[in-house]
Amino acid sequence: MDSPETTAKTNTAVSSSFSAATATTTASSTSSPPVQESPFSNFLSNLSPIKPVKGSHGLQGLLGLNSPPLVFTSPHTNVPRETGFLKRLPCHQSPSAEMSQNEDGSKKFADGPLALEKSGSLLQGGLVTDTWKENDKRSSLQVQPTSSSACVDEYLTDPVDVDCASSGYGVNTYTLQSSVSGRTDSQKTLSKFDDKNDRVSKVDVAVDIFREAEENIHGKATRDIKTNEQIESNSSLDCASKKRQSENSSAQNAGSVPRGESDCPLQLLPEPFQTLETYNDSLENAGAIAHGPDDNAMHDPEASKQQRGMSRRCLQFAEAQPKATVDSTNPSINSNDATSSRSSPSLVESESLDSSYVDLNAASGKRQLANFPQPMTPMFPPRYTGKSPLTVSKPSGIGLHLNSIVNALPKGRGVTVGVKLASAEHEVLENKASISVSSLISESFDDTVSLNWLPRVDHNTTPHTKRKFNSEQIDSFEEFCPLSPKKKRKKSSSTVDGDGCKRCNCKKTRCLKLYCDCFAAGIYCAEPCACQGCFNRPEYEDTVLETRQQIESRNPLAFAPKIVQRVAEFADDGNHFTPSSGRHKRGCNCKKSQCLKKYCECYQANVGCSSGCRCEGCKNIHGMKEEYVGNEEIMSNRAISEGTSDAKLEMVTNKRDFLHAELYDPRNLTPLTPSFQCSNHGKDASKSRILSSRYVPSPESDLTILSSSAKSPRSLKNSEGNKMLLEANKEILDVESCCEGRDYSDTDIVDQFSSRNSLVGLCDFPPVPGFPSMAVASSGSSRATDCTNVSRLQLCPRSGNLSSGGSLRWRSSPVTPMTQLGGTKSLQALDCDSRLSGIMEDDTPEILKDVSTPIKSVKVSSPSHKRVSPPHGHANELRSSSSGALKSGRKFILKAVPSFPPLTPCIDSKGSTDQERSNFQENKQ
DNA sequence: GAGTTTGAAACT
DNA sequence: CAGTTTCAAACTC
Repeated sequence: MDSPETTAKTNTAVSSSFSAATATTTASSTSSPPVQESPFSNFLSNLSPIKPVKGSHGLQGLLGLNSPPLVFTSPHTNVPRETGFLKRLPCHQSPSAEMSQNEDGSKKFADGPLALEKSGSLLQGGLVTDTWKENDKRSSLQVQPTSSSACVDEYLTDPVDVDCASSGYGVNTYTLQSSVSGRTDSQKTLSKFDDKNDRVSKVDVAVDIFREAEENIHGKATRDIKTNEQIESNSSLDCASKKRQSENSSAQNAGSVPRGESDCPLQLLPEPFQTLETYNDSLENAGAIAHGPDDNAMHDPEASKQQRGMSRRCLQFAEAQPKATVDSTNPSINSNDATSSRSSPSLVESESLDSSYVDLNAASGKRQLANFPQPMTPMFPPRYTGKSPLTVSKPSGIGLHLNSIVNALPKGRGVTVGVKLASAEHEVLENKASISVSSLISESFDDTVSLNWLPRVDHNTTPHTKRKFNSEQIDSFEEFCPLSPKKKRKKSSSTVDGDGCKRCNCKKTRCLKLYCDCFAAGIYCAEPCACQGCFNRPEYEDTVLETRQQIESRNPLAFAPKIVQRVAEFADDGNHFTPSSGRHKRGCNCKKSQCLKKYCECYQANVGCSSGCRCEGCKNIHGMKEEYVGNEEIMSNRAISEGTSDAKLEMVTNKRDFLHAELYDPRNLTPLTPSFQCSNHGKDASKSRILSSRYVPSPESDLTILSSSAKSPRSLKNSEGNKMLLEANKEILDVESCCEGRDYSDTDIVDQFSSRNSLVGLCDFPPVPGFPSMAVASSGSSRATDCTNVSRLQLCPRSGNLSSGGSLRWRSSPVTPMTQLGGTKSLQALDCDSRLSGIMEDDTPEILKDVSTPIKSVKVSSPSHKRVSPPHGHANELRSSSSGALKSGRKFILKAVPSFPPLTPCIDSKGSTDQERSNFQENKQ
């Protein structure tokens, strides 16, 4: 559609502007523009997420970063893919902003609007939405300044009313509508909240907004150059701008920027950049806040603390973004660290709203930044650069690597946690949160990676560190590595730190294998880690990237989220089968634990076992394999009986779910938003490739990246879930009807996103994850209660909170579309279709675009069946499919997509020395 | 905190 | 692809 073109333009413009901005802000390398392209292309070509994007990454990273910020809002991941993501980035930002808002609503709002504006231009509604949400939040905040969460809830609720469950996800829930409305006018957004019913009108508004945004963006690109100065002015504008924003997305962007001075560059940058900026801003925002006008009030110590909690991943994200924005930033950023632009005042920042970002910054700054000049940068592979917009969402984290999840899990941490249902539920929530976080993280990583992962160190590190290193070397490493001292395994190594960051306890793998949760999640090890001889640090980016590449070469999906969310299917008759919303991509292989312990990845992720599991004696409380199988069979039967071509195909063949098919998980009731499908690399990727328009029959393909979804739904089930689900269902139904009427079926949107995501994922774009994750998060968690909790959680200090919150936000932002789609009407509202579709198309890598391409077969499901939906009509297909999908299909969402190693540098000083590296490399060799 | 168990990851 | 080994988390005491 238009978006594509616009996006492309914006990208270029952004890149240029961005570079200019970066240059202005910091002397940082100018690479950004070039970087974008090359990285992106490279990324596409290479798929390997890890690959160093460097220059381009910067751009992508920026995008990604942007998204990451969003992520922060939710955590990692995701996201961001190139232009598309860039556009989205704003959204992410917004999410982050939201996060911050939670902490400090006022401040965040500022960001949000800006982001919205930016995002609005290109990016997709998703991001935009987020940003808008922020704006909305402001309004909400205005209404209820005290509780940011409340605001969030409102958003969440608005879109879906229900979705919030995921709370964190709620962010995701931001529906385009909201976002759009937000943009157009905060008032509108408010009205949205007020009148959920008015979605249609909202949608229209949203559409208009998007258009405006696009226009603005274009205009902005030219304008952006002025950035810094403008930014400041913009910042002032932001507050006022909300209304203006719609008019001048650029201006708005600037506004967002203002908060974070860093934004300035963003302003310069086209939307994509903006989004990136937003993240950066978030980080910067703290600083910006300091600088910044609105946010000043924000600094709440608590918030800052909370932010810190988010830190690791958040930081990473933040870092990533900043870098991205800054771009070449690394240098500048490094020198300046977070603030390359303004963020500098990390501390303050953290305190401030955007605490999430801030926290990240601050935290990162404290943790990572302090240690690392660039600590901020997450590890994003160049890939992301390409399509950060979508991918933006964070890297992977997207997915749920269990690791990421685990990380996120830090129980409680998850902001979401708040929800607390039963303990089990609680866990689930946590998981969700974690997932969301992870997703966010992944997104952020993606972004960050692209940005950060510039090969600072030229370490030779052979990518392969083969398994066996000389013990001696290792020892040396350990010695070198401060970490080595190790904190002993903190119980659950994975357990999140107080911050919520998960920490690993690797002793022999140098944190360069998937054994390492941090590495697997695409984040750098941080202080809390008790690892020895850790190479998973920013200092060793090269090594990390290489290693990642190697691993990915072996298994493209190695860093893809492990958990995919399955959307429940709604039969026309209204029956819901969904067993569990989420499924483990590979499935577990438990023999003794009966899938009742965390040894089981499915259980750990709070998802039920599926046909893909080879577990024995499965008793997974989240869903036993047998049940799942039975359900699928039933579903397939139904589909057949129903005769819907789509349903039949899908059901029959693999029982695969079309993305659209289900928004909700019947079981959970949780409205599973049709998350974007994320294709995972490699195997999964193939499946995932389904892309937006298509749905891959294969279960895996179905995976949408739902960060939180899986768990949340279930959790919801238990207590509030039912009610929520019911409501959600109703809403969904309504939505569907609405969508149908409009053409914007949720599914369509979803598909689009999914396509992007999938593409991203396929491509290994870190960004991809972001999408999914976001979407998922929003959708899954949609429950209001959760949302509230989440919001609060987000507020909570510490990575955990941040992550969760961030993740949620991220999810929401990225996911937004998803959630909206799934749960909320907002999705419907998204007119975006055209735009989104256009954007999607544009943004989405060719692969993604190849909707028709069946993508990869999923393990479980027969790969063969892919729905051959007409390539284009994604929207149409989606719609149709969506309707159909709703009926029959199941969808899986990749919760976390960390496909990329978003490595967020955990900034612990731990780094191993160069010698260690060399040793390590040697060992590998 | 040490030791055991578990299952994923890595390797053959 | 299957089998084995390695690894780190999860768990138990």
